[in-house]
Amino acid sequence: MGRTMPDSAIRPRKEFGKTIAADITHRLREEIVSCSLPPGEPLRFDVLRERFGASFTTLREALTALAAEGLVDAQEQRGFRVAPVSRQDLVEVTDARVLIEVELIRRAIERGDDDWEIAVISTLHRLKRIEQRDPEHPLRDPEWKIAHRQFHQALVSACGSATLLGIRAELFDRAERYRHLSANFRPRPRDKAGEHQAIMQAAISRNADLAVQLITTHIRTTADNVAKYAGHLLDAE
Amino acid sequence: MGRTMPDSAIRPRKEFGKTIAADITHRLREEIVSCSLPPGEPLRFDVLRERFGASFTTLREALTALAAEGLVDAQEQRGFRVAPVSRQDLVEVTDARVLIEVELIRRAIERGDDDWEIAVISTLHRLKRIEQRDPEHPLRDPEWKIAHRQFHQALVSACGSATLLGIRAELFDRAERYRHLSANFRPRPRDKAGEHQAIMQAAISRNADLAVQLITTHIRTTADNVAKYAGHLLDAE
DNA sequence: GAGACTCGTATTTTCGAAAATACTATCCGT
DNA sequence: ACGGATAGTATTTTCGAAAATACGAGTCTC
Repeated sequence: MGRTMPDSAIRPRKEFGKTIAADITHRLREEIVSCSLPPGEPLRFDVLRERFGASFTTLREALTALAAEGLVDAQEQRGFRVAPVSRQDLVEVTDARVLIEVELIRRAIERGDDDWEIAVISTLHRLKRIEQRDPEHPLRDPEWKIAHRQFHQALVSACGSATLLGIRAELFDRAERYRHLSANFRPRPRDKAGEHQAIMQAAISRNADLAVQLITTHIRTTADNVAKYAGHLLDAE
Repeated sequence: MGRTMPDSAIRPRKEFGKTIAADITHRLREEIVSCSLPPGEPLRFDVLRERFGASFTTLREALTALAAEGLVDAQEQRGFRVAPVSRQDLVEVTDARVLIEVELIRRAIERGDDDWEIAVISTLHRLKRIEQRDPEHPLRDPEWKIAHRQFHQALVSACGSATLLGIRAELFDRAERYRHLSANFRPRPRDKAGEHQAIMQAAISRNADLAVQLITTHIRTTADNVAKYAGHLLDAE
């Protein structure tokens, strides 16, 4: 059931949040992060209105929220557009991520309890399961994306700072957008499964220095690959 | 002139931004940071509508932006309120600030050029001038607030990362709100002038380790004083 | 009397029309 | 032909009414 719904009448308008604005924010974020709405794309209200079925002001609220997250660029009196990409921005996001993530993994390793260990292990397990299904193009699989995000989220979730977790989440989204940007041009994914496994083991065995080193390499290598395979998209403008 | 304007007709509606929404965002931010709107205060649209002279949707846009900055708490379907304060939040903001600010001061010292040095020296100079006027209650003087903000901004401005500067700015606002919270209960200000002077000298002489240590102490001491003198306001809820 | 329900009120949330602003093509003078 | 003003169009921004939702007082049942 649910498969044959007449939709427009029954299908709930709000899937991800209680308010339509929150829902639109969520859906827009996904489309921007996945580059379904490409960087620099103008976000005209007529078009959005049709695509998302919401009114001017509701869309405006969603765009304002995403502008604060750095995914949308608000040009006063001249509308919104998807935040452009650049080498400089990629470097900034990468550096900031390393700074924050290193701090968080240290704290999580220091403070994590049994539940944390279980979350790390189980999210990694699910990630590996999904990877076995389609080892070639993990980024195209929405389930892999979610599982990947949840594994990294679980790793740092025990850090004890909602503030830093919020900052981390924003940077993660911005970085994921760059990964999607280069996904189509990358010849074959490297051995991410092995890297994740190693990070998990370092974390669970409370080897903070090793975990920090692995995470740093993980982030920087990914960014290097983006620069390598999507470089032509970063200089465009 | 400007003193005798009939205002409602001539006075520009948009002071700080080109759009009314951006203007309201700015004004609301100031009122929240200065605790003119106290922590936890419900933000009802009727009241805001009267106070700021804007419509529902414009206010909503401003509140959404401030929610993303952590100054406003959005409770879906139940409106907005000024973000509450707590010991936990104070600790989180302080720790995050130290982490970011330390990184930025290192980078700025490494990369800062002549213009940077001039900006640091001149913003400190102005700050000291203003302090001489009213050495007792600097936080009550809006000009001191601005000058203080600009000095700290100048210190890190040469870091080279707009992303990290944006994060820093948000944390600075959240910290400043706590300072205002305790300002009324603090017996007398400590020797901030001397601290700022020392930080400036360490920065200009490119002594990164010393600057980092001074900044860290500066931030943590301030936070400790907030906890000491406004503690009764942090446990309330 | 305590808990659950209903209805009326207060408040938030959403909408599309109307105003304000930016963009584009055309016209005019040099 | 070229630069600059101008009118017309496209787009964003703002508004207040209308719909949706939450809150609270009073009522009913057990």
